[in-house]
Amino acid sequence: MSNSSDQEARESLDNAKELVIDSIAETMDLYGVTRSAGTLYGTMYLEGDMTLDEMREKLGMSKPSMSTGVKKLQEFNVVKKTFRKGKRKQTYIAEKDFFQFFSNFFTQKWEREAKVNLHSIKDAQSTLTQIINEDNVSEEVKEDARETFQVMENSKRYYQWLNKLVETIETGEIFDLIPLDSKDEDRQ
Amino acid sequence: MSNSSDQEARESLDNAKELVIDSIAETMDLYGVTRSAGTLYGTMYLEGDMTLDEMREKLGMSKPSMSTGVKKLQEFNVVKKTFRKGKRKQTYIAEKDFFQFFSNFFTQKWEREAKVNLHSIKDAQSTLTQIINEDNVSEEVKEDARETFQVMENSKRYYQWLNKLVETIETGEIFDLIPLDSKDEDRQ
DNA sequence: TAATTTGTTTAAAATAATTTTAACGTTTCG
DNA sequence: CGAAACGTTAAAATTATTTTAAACAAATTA
Repeated sequence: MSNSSDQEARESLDNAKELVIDSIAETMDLYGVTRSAGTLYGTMYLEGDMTLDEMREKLGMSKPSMSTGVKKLQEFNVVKKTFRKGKRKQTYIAEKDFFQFFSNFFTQKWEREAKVNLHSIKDAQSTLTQIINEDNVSEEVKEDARETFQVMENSKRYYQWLNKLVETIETGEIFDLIPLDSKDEDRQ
Repeated sequence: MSNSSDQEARESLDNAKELVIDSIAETMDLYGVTRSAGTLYGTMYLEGDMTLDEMREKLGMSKPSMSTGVKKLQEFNVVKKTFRKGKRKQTYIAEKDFFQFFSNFFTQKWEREAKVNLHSIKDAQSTLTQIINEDNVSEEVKEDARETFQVMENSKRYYQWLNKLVETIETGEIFDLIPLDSKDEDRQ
């Protein structure tokens, strides 16, 4: 069956999908994911697993563009390669569980944040300690060094907490602490 | 006092600060904050409240650049205007509590994510329902509409949970659930 | 009130990023 | 094999963003 009313319905359906895809792209943009990568994810989310050529056709973009887009999404841990039996082409599948998306996406970034900053704090504090213990350094500079040391020292607590948050999410414990809703459903 | 050793010490001190400022900028970049805005925040974080001219001098950039940078950071709720008594110039102060930073920054984004997506889902589902109830629409299209409706319906739970998470953070309850102080969290 | 300072807006320039075309190396399959 | 298909890389082209200089408006002060 494929009359004019069916045609219209298909268009409406596509519009409905695009509405949500755009929203997903817009909100992913908030976290530094480019609009096109967000659109790509949204499309895969609603259309299921796709090949690069299917993406290209759907988004009207070049294949290398799809390739790099998919790669970026893989780096964020929200897209994976899959196999579609009988097909030669590689297919890619989007993480369809937003809780898993949240977990994969944010824990990766938070872990990196903690690691990078704790590392630089370590190095910086080492330098500051030297200054503080040095002779022939004005009290003014020493005081600045002491204050700076303390500010950095205080910030460590945050990064430690961040690591703890990450663990809570990775283990799924977060969903015990902040339940999904009345209907409990085991997650992860 | 200001001999050569003191000069060196000041340079070391600035280097130590810049090391951490760069890390802060790099990690803020993960969340879509531009490098220069991140550097600006990091500088204010370690140097205390500053005027636009002080920022300009410190970062070696133009004043309009500082103005827009500060404005962006204000939008993220991590910088505020302050007054420095006796001074005519406006000063700006960075949120120095990273927990508060985390709270201000992410809750704003998560709230927006939930709002924007729930809204588009509502509109999309309305369209999908029409298609499903329409006569003269092929079963194939209807089935797609039904499946899409269900995928969207399922995703609502996530956004509801996100709103719940936001509330837990805004009320500070999150720090009861995931306490700050725990011995060694040295994951690095 | 006139001159100065401050902060913002605007338009242009500079810079950065995304995207595409073209080319390359692999793999698949007849 | 050899041809075709696939995915990636490299470069060039295009777009978008960031930055600045210049102009402006508001506030201050002398």
